[in-house]
Amino acid sequence: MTSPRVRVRFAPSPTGPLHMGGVRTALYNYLFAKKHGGDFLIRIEDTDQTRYVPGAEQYILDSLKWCGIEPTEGVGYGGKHEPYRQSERKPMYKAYALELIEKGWAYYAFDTPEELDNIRKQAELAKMPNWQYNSISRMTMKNSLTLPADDVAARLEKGDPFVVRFKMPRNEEVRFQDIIRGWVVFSTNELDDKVLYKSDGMPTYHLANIVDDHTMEISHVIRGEEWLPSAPLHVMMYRAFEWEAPLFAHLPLILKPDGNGKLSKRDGDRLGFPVFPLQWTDPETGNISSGYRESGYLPKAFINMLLLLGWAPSNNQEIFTLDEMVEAFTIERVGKSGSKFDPEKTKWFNQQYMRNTPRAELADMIMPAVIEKGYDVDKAFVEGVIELMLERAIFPKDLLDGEYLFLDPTSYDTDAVAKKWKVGESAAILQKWAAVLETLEPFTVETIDAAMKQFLADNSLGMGAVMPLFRIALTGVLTGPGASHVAALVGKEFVLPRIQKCIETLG
RNA sequence: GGCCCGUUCGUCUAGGGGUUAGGACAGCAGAUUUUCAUUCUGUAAACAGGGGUUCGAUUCCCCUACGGGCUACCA
Repeated sequence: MTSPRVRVRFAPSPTGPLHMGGVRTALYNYLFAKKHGGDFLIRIEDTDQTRYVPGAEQYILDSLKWCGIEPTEGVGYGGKHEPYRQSERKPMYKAYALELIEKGWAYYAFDTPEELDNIRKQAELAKMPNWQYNSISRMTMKNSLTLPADDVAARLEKGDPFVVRFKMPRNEEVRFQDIIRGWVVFSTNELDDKVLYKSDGMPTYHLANIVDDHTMEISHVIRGEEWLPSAPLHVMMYRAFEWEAPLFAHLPLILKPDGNGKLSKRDGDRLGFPVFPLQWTDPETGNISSGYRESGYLPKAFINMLLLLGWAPSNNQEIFTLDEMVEAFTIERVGKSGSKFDPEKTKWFNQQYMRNTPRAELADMIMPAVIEKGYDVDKAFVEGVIELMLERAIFPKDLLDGEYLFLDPTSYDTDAVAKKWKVGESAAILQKWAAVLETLEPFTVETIDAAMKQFLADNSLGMGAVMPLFRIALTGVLTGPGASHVAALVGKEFVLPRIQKCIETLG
């Protein structure tokens, strides 16, 4: 038996922005496809017209692009199975629903949503909280199994609304081997007669999904754990169609950092971190949800963090290039239990990637902000700023924290002054130090440090007696990069005036 | 409620019938540093509980507890 070409798909619903759990699912699919030299397709499952959200599809495509995990086929990419949007595939599904009816695996049902609602409510009152349209109850409902054939024909002829339901057999065991979980077993008696084809002429997820996966030659279905309960239905449907089923892998969920439950849109705003890759503006309410991109996360850091949320290599490697991910990834090593998301570790990843990003690239990232702030500097200078600020930056914006690298300080931190500045005495020391700097050539970190050393020796002073003063004069604060580094970057022509101004101001 | 899935440091996890149960983030403590940050070193921290199987179980089996998912003409 030859193994078929690996073809996997990411099949989101355009009901809103894609959240990070979805991105992880896409990532795992992508890695699996790449690893096996296969195809990674994107299919849009927009069969529920009532939940359609404008812009969501584009958002999903943009997100994958930003993350660098682009499909090779599908919506926006084309391919031999076009169209890849289920709403555009609408005409083809009915025939499949009918095929199942002919084969005795499905039937027409004429019960209205209101009737079903009523039955469920009554069942609840009768302390049967879980009424199902199933192999037993279907015999008391209005469908082609209970109604006379001519009645059914008449209803169809008249154009009465109907749905097609799967005829789940009784007393059978459905089992399938999940790549992550091993054998999973269900009894068909627990399964209900799911609607496959809706009265609006659209298939439900279940029908469209199976038909599309089959016709698109999908070899592996890698999806979230929330689909595990419907997997047996899908397995039964493949059996009904007499199609070979793909292999399944159900991924564990991403859980909220605090408490329990799966990570939801609300958690982000509540806990102060993004749950979406890109910022999203709700077209209905205008509400804005923050995105990793806008928050200053690098896509590679984001992806790397996601990779390790539910998967781990056998060694202790944590930082992966995309190629390394492809090389190392195996579905078998995906964990079985849900993972709580840790925003702190995500920051750590970002910090690591910031440091590994070329200075010039970082400069390009922050240049717009530099210009916006009105700093009159060139890119070489900005790279110098980055050199000094990188080790204390988690996000690109942190690189611009030291305003004193661009502008003369306009005030002096009162705590710093109170602690280090002695009126009269300090000014005298600084004045002498300024005189040394004035003749210093060249004006570099090395020469400044050497001059400082000499200055301290000549005047029998300790480092702590001069450096803090120099720092206050240069920056106005006591924190930040080394004073000599700041001085060398800013340049002598600005350093000297800063010292004079400080002396005048503080006395 | 029913069905299904799960359970190793606070968190992400490695491991696997006999280990000092390893790493990372976060924490704490030191060292280096003019400061902040970095870096380095050290430290604390886990096999949910109970039964089996076994010479031996954290690892295999069962039960319980706990957590999660699903339970729509939504995906």
